[in-house]
Formats: sequence, C-alpha cells, structure tokens
Amino acid sequence: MKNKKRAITIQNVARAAGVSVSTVSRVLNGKADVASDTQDRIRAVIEKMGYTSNLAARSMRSHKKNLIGLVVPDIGLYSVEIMRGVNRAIAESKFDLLVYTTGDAQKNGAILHEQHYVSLLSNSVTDGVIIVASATAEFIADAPIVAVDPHIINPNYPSVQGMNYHGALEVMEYLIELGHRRIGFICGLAEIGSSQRRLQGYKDALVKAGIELDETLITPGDFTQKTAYKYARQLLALENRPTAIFAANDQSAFGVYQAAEEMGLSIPNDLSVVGFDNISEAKYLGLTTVDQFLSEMGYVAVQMLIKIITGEPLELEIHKMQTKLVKRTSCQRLIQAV
Amino acid sequence: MKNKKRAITIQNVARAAGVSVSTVSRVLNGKADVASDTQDRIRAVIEKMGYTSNLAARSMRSHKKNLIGLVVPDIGLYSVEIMRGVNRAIAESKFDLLVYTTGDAQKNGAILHEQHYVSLLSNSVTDGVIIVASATAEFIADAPIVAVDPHIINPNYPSVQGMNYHGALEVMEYLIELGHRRIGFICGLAEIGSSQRRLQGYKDALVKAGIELDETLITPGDFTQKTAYKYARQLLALENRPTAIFAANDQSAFGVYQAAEEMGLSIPNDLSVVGFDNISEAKYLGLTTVDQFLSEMGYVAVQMLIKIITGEPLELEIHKMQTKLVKRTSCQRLIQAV
DNA sequence: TTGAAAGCGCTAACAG
DNA sequence: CTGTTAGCGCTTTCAA
Repeated sequence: MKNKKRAITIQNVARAAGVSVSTVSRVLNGKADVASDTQDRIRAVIEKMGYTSNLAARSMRSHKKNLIGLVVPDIGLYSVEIMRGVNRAIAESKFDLLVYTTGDAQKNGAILHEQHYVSLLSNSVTDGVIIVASATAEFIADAPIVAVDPHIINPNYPSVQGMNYHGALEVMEYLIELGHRRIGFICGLAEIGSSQRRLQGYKDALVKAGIELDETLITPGDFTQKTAYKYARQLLALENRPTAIFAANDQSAFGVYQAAEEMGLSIPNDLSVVGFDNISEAKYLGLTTVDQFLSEMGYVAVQMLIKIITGEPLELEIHKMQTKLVKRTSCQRLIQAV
Repeated sequence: MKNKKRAITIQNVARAAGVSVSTVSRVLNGKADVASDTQDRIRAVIEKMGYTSNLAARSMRSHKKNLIGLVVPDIGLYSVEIMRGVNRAIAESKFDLLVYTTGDAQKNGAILHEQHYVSLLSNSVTDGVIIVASATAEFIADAPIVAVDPHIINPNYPSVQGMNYHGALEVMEYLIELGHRRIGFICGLAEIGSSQRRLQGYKDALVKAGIELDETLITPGDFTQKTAYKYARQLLALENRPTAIFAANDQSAFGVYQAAEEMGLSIPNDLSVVGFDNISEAKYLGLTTVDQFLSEMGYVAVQMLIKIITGEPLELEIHKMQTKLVKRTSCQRLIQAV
C-alpha cells in the first residue's frame, strides 16, 4: 500500500496559507467577508494540497450538508430504475447523493436495518433521506424523509406512490378488450400495500366489465417465480381454466410462462400472460414506459425532499403519480415475445 | 413534516440509564468490561429510545468505522452488476456499504468529482473505498483504495482488472472457428485502457490465426450506439465487406445491428455480430456469464479491500481475474437472437 | 477583515 | 467495573 498520505486537514491549509482555521473555513463556505487576496491565496493552497474537507467533521458542526441519502433494499432492477431518476434530479441540484443498502431485502432483520440506516444517514451526514420500498412506517430521524413506493403508507411522511391500482385496471381492460372473460390473478405478498391495490384493480375491473368474480381464479403469491409457477399450474389444471393470467409482478409472470410451457400451452394462442412491473422485458423490447415511470418516482421524490429541506411549500403531501404503467403495446409485445 | 423528533444522542441514553457516556460507548462498541446488568439496562434504554449513533461523530473519533465506500461513475447496467458482487461480499462481512455517485460518467469535471468523492469518503466516513472504472490514477486518501476495472492502471493501487484482452481473444477465436476471415472491429474510446486491450486481443488473434491485418476493417468508436452505427455502415459499404463485426461493447453492437438491418443484411446469415459486455442480452437470454464476471470483480475487490483494512497479507497486488468473459454459447445465442 | 475559543457527539486514555 | 477528561476537524460566535 502506498496510501500513507495522511489526510490533509483545514489546519494544514491554514498553516500553509499563513492564516487561521476560521479564515479558511470562511472561504470554504463562501462567506463574503474575506479579503480577496487572502481568498485567492487560500484557494491556491487548497488546490495545491488537494484538500477535501472532512465530511464527518463538517456534518457534525453545520446542519447544512448538501447531501441527500437514499436507502434501498437491494441493488436490483427495480431499485436501479428509481436510482436513475434520483440521479437525474440530483444532477440538476446542488446536492450530492449517498446510497445505503443492506444488499438483500429478504435478509433477516431487514426492517431493523432499514430503520437503522435511515437514522444513521439522517441524523448525521445527510440533509434528508429517501427510503425506497420501505417495510417500516416509522422512523426516528433528525432530517426529513420521503418514502418512495412504501409497502405501508404512513400519512405522516411525504411519499411518492406507484400506480398500482390504476395500472392493474388498465391491464384488465386490455385483456377484457381482447375478449377474455376468465382471467386468473396471481397475487403478490399479501401484507404489502401495493399487492393489495393491484388485486383491487383486478377485482374492480371485472365488476366494471360486468364479469362475475370467481375466487378460484385468484391465487396467493409472494412475488417469486417459484410460487407463481406452483399456482399457475394449479390454475391451468382447472376444469374451466382461465384464458389469461395476470401476475402481480414480472417474476411471477415468469413462473406462469414456465408452467404454461410445461403444460404444452402456447402463448399467446392458448393463454395470454401479463405481468406487472415488466422491467426486464420492457428493456429487451426497447420499451421505456416502466423504466421511465420508476425513474420518475425517484426524480419526484428528490424534488419533494429538496423542497422540504429548503423550506419551499409542497403542493401535496402525498404525490400521486399519473404516469401510465402499462402501455397497450407493451402488453401485446410482451405476450408475443414469450 | 412531522419530523420534529430531535435526534437522540449518547448523552440522552446515558442520562436515561443513569450512567456516564463512556459506559454507554463501551457497550455500543462491545467492550467486555461492563457489568452485565448495567449492560442490559443500557441496551434496553437504547432499544426503547430508538437510538442510533451519530455516524459523523463516531467516524471522527475512531478510525474504525465498519463502513466501505464505493464510488461509481453512474448507475448503469455495468456498475450495477459490480455493485451486486460488492453487496454479496459486504453481506458476508461485518462492513456496511455506502455508495457515492456523480450520476453521469460523462459529466463535466467528472474526474474532479471522482477524486473529490474518494477523498470525501476515505478521509472521513469509510475505512476504505472501491473506485469503479476510474479515469483518474491518483488519489489523496487517508484510507486504502482498490480500483475495479480502472481506465488507467496505476501499479501503486491494488486493482481488480477485467479480462479485456483474453475476452477479445476468445471472441475472435470463436469467429475464426466459424470460418470468418474478414472480421471488422469497432473500437471503444481510444484513451481508455480496456479499449486498447480489446483491440490488442483482436489483432493478436488474427496474427495467431495467420490472417493478415487489414486496417480498413478497424474503425474508431466511443462505446455509443450512434457512433458504432455510423462506422458499421461504413464497414458494410466496403467493396470487400467483412462477414463478421466485433464491437468493443454492447452499445456499439446495437449500432451494428441497426446498420445491418437498414442495409438489408440478415443476421447471422449475412453477417455475424458480437459485442463485448453483452450485459443486456445475456440477461434476456438467461445467461449469467457476464453478470457473474462483473459481479465477481466487485466481490473480489471488497475482499481485497477488507484484507488491506484488517492488515491481512495480499497474495497479489494486482489481482487478475481468470473468469472467461465470453462463453461460446453466449456468442452463439446472441447472434441468433438478433 | 481576521483570530481565539467554544463545542457538535463520540471514543479512548487515564484514574479511581 | 465506571466516571472524568481530552480531543477528532470543523463551523460559528465573539472580540479585536
């Protein structure tokens, strides 16, 4: 290791420039009341020494850090799309970005970690934090928090929410328009709000179309391919099997494809399949709807948070996205692609 | 905002538990010499108050932070795969992870940002940092640094390097085996080391196969689809056009596909196309080679960094990955898929 | 316009 | 086993 360069502190800079630390601090923070030649001298020294202020020390003293924290459950397709939007907004702002991850949403004690990380960031280093797909609804935080697509919606925190209900409605309208009357539904994790809203969209669309709800066509699920596979087989083995299956997410849709294939059904001739959140397919097919939507959530969240931090008024505490999740073309091409 | 909960400090905990701050600090840091009932009492208070230690303050005082920093140029397919590996290694260790991004690799002053972020993290909050695809070779850092796939290789820093040369050799051997003699090459950004190594692999494979190098078959490029498209059209308009084109990255390969399609060439009958870093295709096709490779780089980098931090000996200062980038099947399926 | 000094929340000696 | 004390590097009064 050749890393024996001891970090340069404001002290070193001050000494080298022949001034006091407070003066250096002043130019660092752009205070006006420093003689311009002193200022130039100090800046030159900073440049030459390659000085970077100590984040920890700075954060501790001043409450203005110009840093936004982002806590994501993992680095997956979903989180990444949101991060993209976050980045875009960050790039447009004067804030920098710090991402904290547990690496695994399913990890034991994930909820504790979630809370821990939010506290960690918000109480010290950042001006505010965005939490993605939070399972928790309560946080102990010094700085403001914005939740993106939270599992449980807590009206006390500003949040950016997905279009789960309306997206599901749209998918159903599309399938019904194609002539389907018996449409299966594979649920997501029951305890998660977005799953519930998707299911509700499924049900309401049927009611709206005057199709009677058949509970045998609705199966449990947990957002995994494996479970969806199991229940898809079950659905497809029914005497009066569905002609279309709507899965609560893309992983589940894969499970359905797998089951259909194994049972010798051709898609989309024998069975139409639609998954919510078709992130990977959308990417392959060159569609950008879903990506843009997710990234838009991240983008909006940052904007909200910045408004809160800077004390600007917020029009809505809960910002409901209006972007459409599923484009007709997306469904169609997805079905044909598999 | 309902966030008026002022952050809880170690002082509050100490007072509530009726002990001194140092005692609380001791249980926080798992020092053995605290009476077990005192310990229980303090832990209970911490739990009840939802106390989380202030990262900034902690980092400043102790040089042990249990936190590893990761600086990535952006949140893209490439970085994400590396992050996955980083996460895996992090999950297995007692370190946490903090990611810093500028959000845009091409952004003006990116190199400055890069250095700035590395300093920021390494001088304060983290025990060490991993820098991905760094354009800079020099850093002022207090903590150790490991470079992943650096553009410029500085032997002073430990690094994990890609298989650019060998991967290119393999691709070429595959194409030559298919019977191709005239193989075009679309370069990556010339100033980047990995581009150069890929080009070298291309050339050396030709020499090895006894095929004369034809400079007209080598075009510039910059890793973008647009530029590759332009040069691919040029290559395909040649009187004696290549029967295969090898593009320096996946984006460039897309440009080639586009050009070929427009010129009425069918793939792979009229033209074979192979791109390096076929991340998106690999994902669609259910292949994991490339992902695993990239993620492996991240994984190894973390392990190296941890060894450096904890003072364990490192076998190699420069760790050369041995994983194969391109599996035969991957090439084949890629070509057939498009 | 500048410097001296206090203290942010925490850890690490050093005493008891 | 526990409390007291002295800073880590920085910003921010308060004086000069």
